[in-house]
Amino acid sequence: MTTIKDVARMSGVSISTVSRVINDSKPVSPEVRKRVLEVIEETGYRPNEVARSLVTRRSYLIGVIVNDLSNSYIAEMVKGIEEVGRMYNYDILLCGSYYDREAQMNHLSLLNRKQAEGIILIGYHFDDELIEAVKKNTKHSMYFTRDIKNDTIDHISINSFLASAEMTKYLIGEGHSRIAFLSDFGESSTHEHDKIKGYKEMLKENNINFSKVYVAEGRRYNDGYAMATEVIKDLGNVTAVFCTNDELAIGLINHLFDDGYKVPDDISVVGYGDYKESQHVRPTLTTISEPFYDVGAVTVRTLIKKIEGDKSARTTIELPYCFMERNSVKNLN
Amino acid sequence: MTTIKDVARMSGVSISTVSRVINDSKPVSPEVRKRVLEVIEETGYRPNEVARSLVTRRSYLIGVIVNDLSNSYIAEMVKGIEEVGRMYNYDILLCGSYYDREAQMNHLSLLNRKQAEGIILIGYHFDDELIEAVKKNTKHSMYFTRDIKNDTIDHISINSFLASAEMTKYLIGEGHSRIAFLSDFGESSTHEHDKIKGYKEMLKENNINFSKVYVAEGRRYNDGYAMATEVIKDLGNVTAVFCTNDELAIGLINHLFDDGYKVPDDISVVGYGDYKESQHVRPTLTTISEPFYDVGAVTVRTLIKKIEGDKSARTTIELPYCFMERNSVKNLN
DNA sequence: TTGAAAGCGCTACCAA
DNA sequence: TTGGTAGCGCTTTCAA
Repeated sequence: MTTIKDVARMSGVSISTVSRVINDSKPVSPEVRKRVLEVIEETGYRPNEVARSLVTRRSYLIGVIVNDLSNSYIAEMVKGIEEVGRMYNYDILLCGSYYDREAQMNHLSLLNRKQAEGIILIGYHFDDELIEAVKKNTKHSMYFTRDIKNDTIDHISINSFLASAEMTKYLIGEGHSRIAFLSDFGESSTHEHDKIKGYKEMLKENNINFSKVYVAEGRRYNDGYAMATEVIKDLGNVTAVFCTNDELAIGLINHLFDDGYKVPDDISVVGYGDYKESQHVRPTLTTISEPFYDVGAVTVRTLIKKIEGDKSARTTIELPYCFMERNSVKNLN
Repeated sequence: MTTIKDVARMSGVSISTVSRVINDSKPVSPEVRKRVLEVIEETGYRPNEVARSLVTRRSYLIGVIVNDLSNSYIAEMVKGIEEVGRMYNYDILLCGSYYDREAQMNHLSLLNRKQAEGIILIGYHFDDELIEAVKKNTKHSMYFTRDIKNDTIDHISINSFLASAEMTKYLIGEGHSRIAFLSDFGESSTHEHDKIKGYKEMLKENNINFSKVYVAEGRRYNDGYAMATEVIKDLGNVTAVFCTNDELAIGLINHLFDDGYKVPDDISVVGYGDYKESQHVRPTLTTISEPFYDVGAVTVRTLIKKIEGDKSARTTIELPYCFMERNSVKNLN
């Protein structure tokens, strides 16, 4: 590996001068600059960023701790983070923790030792202990979550209360008055709590007494599939099911289909999240789209502002959702 | 930030000794060790990995250059890379290049300057120029591709010729003799070429004269959806369509469904890739599963072996595929 | 405009 | 078992 020393020697100048031409930090005479540049070209010299980091105390490294990269919405966020981070010359060190607290702690420690300048946490829920550790060890951090019981850390989120209310309102507008909500784990998280609240309040606002919350075993396709047996029992009594996420909705629709029921003729189903699949199911799924790429982009942008000392950077941000009308709802009017 | 110097001063020993207890590199008397450890605990001292890297000349950094992180199979590979890499104490620096050659070159240069110890390229196709640059600038690299016209770089792949032949054989076994192949861009890539070859050779082997290759505009859902008009014209003449990827297959199936045709009753459809959606379509899609998590895991494992000087590490690896029989094929026997 | 030299935080060698 | 010290590759004063 060629070093700055080699370049200096070969071009007959001091390493200070070489440093100056590399960084354009101080005036260098044209002839000297030219000579140095030639040597750099010849040797293929590239400055060692590790050494540079050591002296400048800057790593341009942003750590991303993520629970599960195989969720497509998380991958989309990471994409936003990576792309925008790179625009500002920051690199992304990816850490997958798979819901393991110990792993999260290890990653945090590692990122600190690697001199990461900021940390982004992505996930529905992280442990308070972790959040405390992040606040304590890291200068700058951002947190994407739906479970905001902890307002002491800067975060970005989407207003799921409003989104849920809007979806419910749409269903009512289509003439539905017997609407059920299919939840993943009940009201165990703030996020889910907000959605159910949005659903119930909109019902109340429209003087609808009927409400019903199904609670599935989990949040995956299979859980939705399994819940269909419950839904089928209520057929006729319930005319629409609002699922807390698209995967659940697709599982439900498929089971309904497999048992010979038709969506939306026999029952309407809507989802939340606008997963890619939602356009591919039959019927296509009416849902709420959340701008995950943008969430990632805004998150990293904000973090970088903080890193670079912008005091005006907003620290809690709410991004808008988008209502996607497709074909899984029957108009009862 | 506490440094090794501070710890040394506060515990009344030399920095050499502190270094020894941190790294367990040389014997230290129990009392001294205890004292140092206490100071470390108190101060929350964490060794600066940047400084460490500079002197040890090791970064434990693996760069991953990936075209598009939003492909779920790529995300799955990255997951495998990350998880296994971490087991061996390596970190992953993620670089998304979105098919932009200049970006790829920049990433490569950056990774070199950051002293990355190895590089993994993931994508269907990378430019020869890039591959040359990787070989020239980087000590160790691995390349995941289907388009292996360049055998001079270590790579990992999956034998799509065999996979395609097996799928064709299965169709024949189910009594189909008028089987079409739905390709994405025709034989433009080695990968696609291999698949079509597998399809045709298996046909020939079974003395079937009929063969037909549809070429779609691209490889996405919409392209498959659009191709359905062609397929519908051939209904009756063609009894099964082998799609080069699941997304195409799902698009095709959906259009067929939208036009009132039934799969597999009116026509059988199979895919390739085992995308997550393939279990959610109706009918569920018979396809070929490729072990992307494993691909990532094996890739990074091999790279690390090379980094750590294991001469016996195999440099070109072929991973097995897996045939997934589901419900999109009608038995004609 | 240039060079010499200090020092970033650490490891590893040599002596004691 | 310990401490002193050179040096990793670079940036950045300070003087010239």
